Amino acid sequence: MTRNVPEKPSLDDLEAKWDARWESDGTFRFDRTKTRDEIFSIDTPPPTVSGSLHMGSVFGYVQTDSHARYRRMSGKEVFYPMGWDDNGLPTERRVQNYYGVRCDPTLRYDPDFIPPETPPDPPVSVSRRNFIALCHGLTAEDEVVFENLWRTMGLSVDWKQSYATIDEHSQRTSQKAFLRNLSRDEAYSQDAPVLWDVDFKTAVAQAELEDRERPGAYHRIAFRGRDGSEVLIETTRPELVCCCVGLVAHPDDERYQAIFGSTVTSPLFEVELPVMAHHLADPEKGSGIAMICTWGDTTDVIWWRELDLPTRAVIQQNGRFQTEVPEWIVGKEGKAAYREISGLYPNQAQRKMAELLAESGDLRGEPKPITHPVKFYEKGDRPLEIVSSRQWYIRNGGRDESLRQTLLEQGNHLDWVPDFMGVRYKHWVEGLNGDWLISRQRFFGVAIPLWYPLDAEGLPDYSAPITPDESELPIDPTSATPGGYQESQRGQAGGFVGDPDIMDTWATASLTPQIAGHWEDDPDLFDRVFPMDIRPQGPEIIRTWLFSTLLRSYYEHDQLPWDHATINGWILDPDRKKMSKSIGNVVTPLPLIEEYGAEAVRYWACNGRPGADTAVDYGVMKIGRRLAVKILNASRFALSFGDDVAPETINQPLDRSMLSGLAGVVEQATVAFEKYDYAKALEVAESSFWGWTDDYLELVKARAYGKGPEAQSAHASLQLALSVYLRLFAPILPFVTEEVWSWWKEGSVHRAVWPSPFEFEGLTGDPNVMSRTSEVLSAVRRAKSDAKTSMRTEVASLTVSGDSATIAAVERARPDLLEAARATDVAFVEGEFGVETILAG
RNA sequence: GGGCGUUUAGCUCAGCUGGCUAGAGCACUGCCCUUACAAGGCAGGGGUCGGGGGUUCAAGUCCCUCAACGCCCACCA
Repeated sequence: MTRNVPEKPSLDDLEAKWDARWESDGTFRFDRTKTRDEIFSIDTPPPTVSGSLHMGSVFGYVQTDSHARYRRMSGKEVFYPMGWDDNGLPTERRVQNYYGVRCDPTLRYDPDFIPPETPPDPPVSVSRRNFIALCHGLTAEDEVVFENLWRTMGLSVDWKQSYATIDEHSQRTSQKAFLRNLSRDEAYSQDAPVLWDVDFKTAVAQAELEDRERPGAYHRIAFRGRDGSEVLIETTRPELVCCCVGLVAHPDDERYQAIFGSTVTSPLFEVELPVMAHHLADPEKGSGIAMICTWGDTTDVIWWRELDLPTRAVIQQNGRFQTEVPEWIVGKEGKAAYREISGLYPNQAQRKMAELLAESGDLRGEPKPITHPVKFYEKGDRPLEIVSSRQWYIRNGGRDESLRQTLLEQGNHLDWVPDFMGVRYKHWVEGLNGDWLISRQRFFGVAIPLWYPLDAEGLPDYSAPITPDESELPIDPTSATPGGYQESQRGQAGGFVGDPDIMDTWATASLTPQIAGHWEDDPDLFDRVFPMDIRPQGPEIIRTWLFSTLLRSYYEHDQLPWDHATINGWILDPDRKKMSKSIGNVVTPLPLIEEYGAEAVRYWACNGRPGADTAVDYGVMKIGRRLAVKILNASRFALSFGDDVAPETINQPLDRSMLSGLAGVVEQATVAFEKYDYAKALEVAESSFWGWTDDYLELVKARAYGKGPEAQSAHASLQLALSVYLRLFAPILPFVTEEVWSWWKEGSVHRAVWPSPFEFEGLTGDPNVMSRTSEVLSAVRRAKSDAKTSMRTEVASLTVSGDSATIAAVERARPDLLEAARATDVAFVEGEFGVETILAG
């Protein structure tokens, strides 16, 4: 092939050039004729497209791409799809803010609806169908932005394999898997207290909770015993006195032995309440005796359940206290007190109750301010309330010890990279305290594919849901009619009703291997890619995505969905602080790509050790850019000596010595990549490469410019080494290596074979020749540097001391050394290693 | 309260199964326009390896303990 080496090589615009070429050449197209053992499949994390782009998005994906590129070069056919997680609340929220709309399911579809130019305040209410249409439209735009970013970053994804968690295929897969869970009794519905976000008006799952420290205050409140004695409790939620169902203290607590089994009455409301014992009551907290309300926190739920207490729920799904006075409050004053708080939000009700209790004398002393952790939905802004509602669950071991053990074992069989990440999984599974709540009272998501028959009174029978046939999926039960019914029977007594809820986004995302692999839609493909080789992902979603995927795979296939889980580290801002929108320290990738180039950003991402928290570091990006420039320049030099020369001509000791070292580097880089350690692979290649340019290129330069067999040996060595270095760097720096490769090779470097020590067979020699000669050259440079003179200064006398092996090694590179050092001769002396340089002039 | 991770030069980090005077890059200093590269190259200064204790011929590397930081989890009255 004719050489096409540019005079002034540059990194500019390589991203766009090669992205377009790879696309048109189908370089990363998956060849599905390969068999499972020839395939390396990746369960790519589908990014949440409604989120903004930030460096965390880039970091893990680039690391994964390095694995994909390495495996492809080492002979595997790589199944590397890309998904978009567009389903769910983040998208709804983004659409609400972007267009200034709210979904009101009671409204009718307006086919002519056009969203306002600028988001109005207050927002416009739109029908469910209009709202969903807006969600689809905006996510489609967001997906284009993401795809462009990934292409610029050089992800070697097969873009023909993309999916979105809201697309029809994903919906079908998700509904099918759910129906299978239902048929095997792995899913069930239940009317029970759930953690509830009052703004989003939906239930949320344990995995989506987070604690936030909030100010509160202990209110000391008096309950009265039958004999007129007082029982003082302390609570941070005095507004819940009205829904108190009992008091509880520890069974061993001396102070309360006398009143266990008796009753007290609540202040203001005058409700008679039992005093009970339970081991979860902590004698150290407050007065040691607590009021149980339905429901103030999750402990209340446990007490309520285990002590078999009545349900007196007052907080509604809209977050407000119910307006009518509850029937358990019978006294006139009690009713009057309740009317003071009816319809209020808890924080308002709390202030009111504190006033009322103070007036009545039942609040003792001033409330004591404290800071305490409060449960929030991770995407929510107000504390969660606990309300009773019917929800769907998938059994996850949270209430079944043997299933929990099985899932823990599954986790043990997974290869975690790095391995300490497995501990996080273990802790999560061990800490599960309930099944996985998958239903959400939202709109943009995969529908729960069920209807319920209505009895003669028009009440749904939840115990006998009507299921669709799998061939009908996906369905929307709020518009589709179940078999055996007429649409006119919807909502009528003796008819049916569709489940209005959707599934949590994780209920679909937990099926990414099945979605990407086209489980059952294309069983031939699925068998070729499943179980997948790796699941790359962030540490924060081990409890959600990783766990739920493992669970669904266990249920559906009775095996792990992947062999390895590669967990990337956390991304920190340049000051090593966690990046978050609220702090305003989010670093976005586009300006950095603009300034340093995608390759430099990739270099940064692959510099972080697997699993290590990594700060955005512009210095590292600069180094990456410099490395890429160096590759261009060194390549230009190495390829500036005429045609390709066969490796058999390599006969010079220095050349063979250099290749020995390189063979070792190849070995190390390969081992590192096999262990998913892209950072180590990069490091060994990089340090070797700088040595190659600094020393080998300098030593060989004069000879290479000459003629004859010695020159030929140099040319062949330069070419072979360059070819190896380009391939070693290709997984990390795909653009610059491809660019150089294109100057003198056919095809893509990314489809070239990964270098192996085998390539150096018969071409290696004593590694000391290179290393020792480099040391001598270094010493000569030092002498010139100390003398503050140019490196071109002639050396009048050069004496190398060393043991016989060292002398022999340097001797063998004598002509190259003399040229590089600008010396006319070198003398050797047996003894301690040392170099004496006397400069001319 | 429990767990995991981190703590090595001013900064960002390597240092694998313990072994010669602890490494890299950035920053800093000096020199050099040498025909691959001056948005470069060459060379140099700089560290009691978080504190304390222990094992060992030998510890940044193993054990114990303490501390700081980060993250995860926990029933938060």
